[in-house]
Amino acid sequence: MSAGAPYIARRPKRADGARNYDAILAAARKAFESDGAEASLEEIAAQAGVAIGTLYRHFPNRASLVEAATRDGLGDLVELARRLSDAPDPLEALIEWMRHAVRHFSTFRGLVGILAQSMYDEGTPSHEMCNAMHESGAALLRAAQRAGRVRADLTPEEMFDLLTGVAWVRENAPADRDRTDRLLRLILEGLTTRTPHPA
Amino acid sequence: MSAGAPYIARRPKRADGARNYDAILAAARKAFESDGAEASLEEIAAQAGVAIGTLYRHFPNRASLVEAATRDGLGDLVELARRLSDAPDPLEALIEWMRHAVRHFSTFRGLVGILAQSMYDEGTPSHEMCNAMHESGAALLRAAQRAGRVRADLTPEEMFDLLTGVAWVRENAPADRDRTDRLLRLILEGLTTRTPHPA
DNA sequence: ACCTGAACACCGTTCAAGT
DNA sequence: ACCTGAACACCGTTCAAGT
Repeated sequence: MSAGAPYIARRPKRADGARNYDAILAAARKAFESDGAEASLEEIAAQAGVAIGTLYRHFPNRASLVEAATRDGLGDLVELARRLSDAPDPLEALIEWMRHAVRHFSTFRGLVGILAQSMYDEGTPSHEMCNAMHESGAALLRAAQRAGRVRADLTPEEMFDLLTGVAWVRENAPADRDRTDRLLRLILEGLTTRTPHPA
Repeated sequence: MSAGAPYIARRPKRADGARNYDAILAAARKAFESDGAEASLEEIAAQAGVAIGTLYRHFPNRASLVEAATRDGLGDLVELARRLSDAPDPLEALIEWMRHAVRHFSTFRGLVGILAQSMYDEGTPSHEMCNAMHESGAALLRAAQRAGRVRADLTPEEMFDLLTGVAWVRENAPADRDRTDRLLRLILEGLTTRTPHPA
């Protein structure tokens, strides 16, 4: 289905190349934040002070640029899950992670759609990182379920459907993003068990 | 903020105009369904057998075309709410309506984003219809709450946030849309009260 | 290896000319 | 009143020429 391995951008070794690479990434993050994932590539190049061809040399397609711009955030989620894995309260740990996940997924308009696709499509640059993130979240879910704090029949896929849904609402409600917390809480109250009981 | 009243397309009286209007709408619905709300307008015009100028004459902007293509579906939701308003079980009525709402919101990719904006922004062609739809759904929610079947602190806005979130997931999961039903059920179990009690 | 920017392609949008 | 399609603008993408 997908034509070969997806292109993953790599920071060049040569000084001028590395400098441009960084400048493009910084400009891209800014542009994505204000204009969404469909931000003008020409504007990004101009903002970074390079010609459009240089942008394409480092990032041959939009997906590779988005991937590079959000790679660290995804990695942070994996790292956060690792730190939370030995927390005393597995439900609190899961909720804490979910909050961070929703926040990262809605870093800018259009990101959550890209991530949702990446989670299941191998032909996408961020597929590997998404898999790792998915697995790290699933582990926290399983721990909370083992402790009898979350309904046992909730699958990781369903959890991510809920998380991406909330993230999308957040993406599209920049006015008062606080209500997203309330939304997550509403959903969680339905997912958690009333009285703790082992599986 | 918004520049005057938003343009609402109206079906022309003259025979050739009316015929083209209908042809464009039919082509647009098809194109939206397969390519999403960003479908090529030139392709739609070609498919309808008219020149691009004719499309623009009837629908001066994309928003007016989307509005016209989805107007009936929104109206159906209002009508459905009216019919369900005297159902014996107000919770079942609400759930039935929610299912239809999610399905309409995810008629094609990109629609739910447009609707979410229209719900709160007056400068949008479908604002009026969205308001009516919003109010009709809110009435069903209030009835279920009066009967003590839904938690009393859930606002209509929160309900629509949840509905649009689920609709977005459905939009982006064309592979197995059935899981959306499960998603809605998961959320509902959290929103409904365990034992009925009057407000 | 990397950079530049002109050239090409595509598509949205407008408008003068026509019926 | 309505239709046509050429013309313009904008932007994504490629590539030959340069360092």
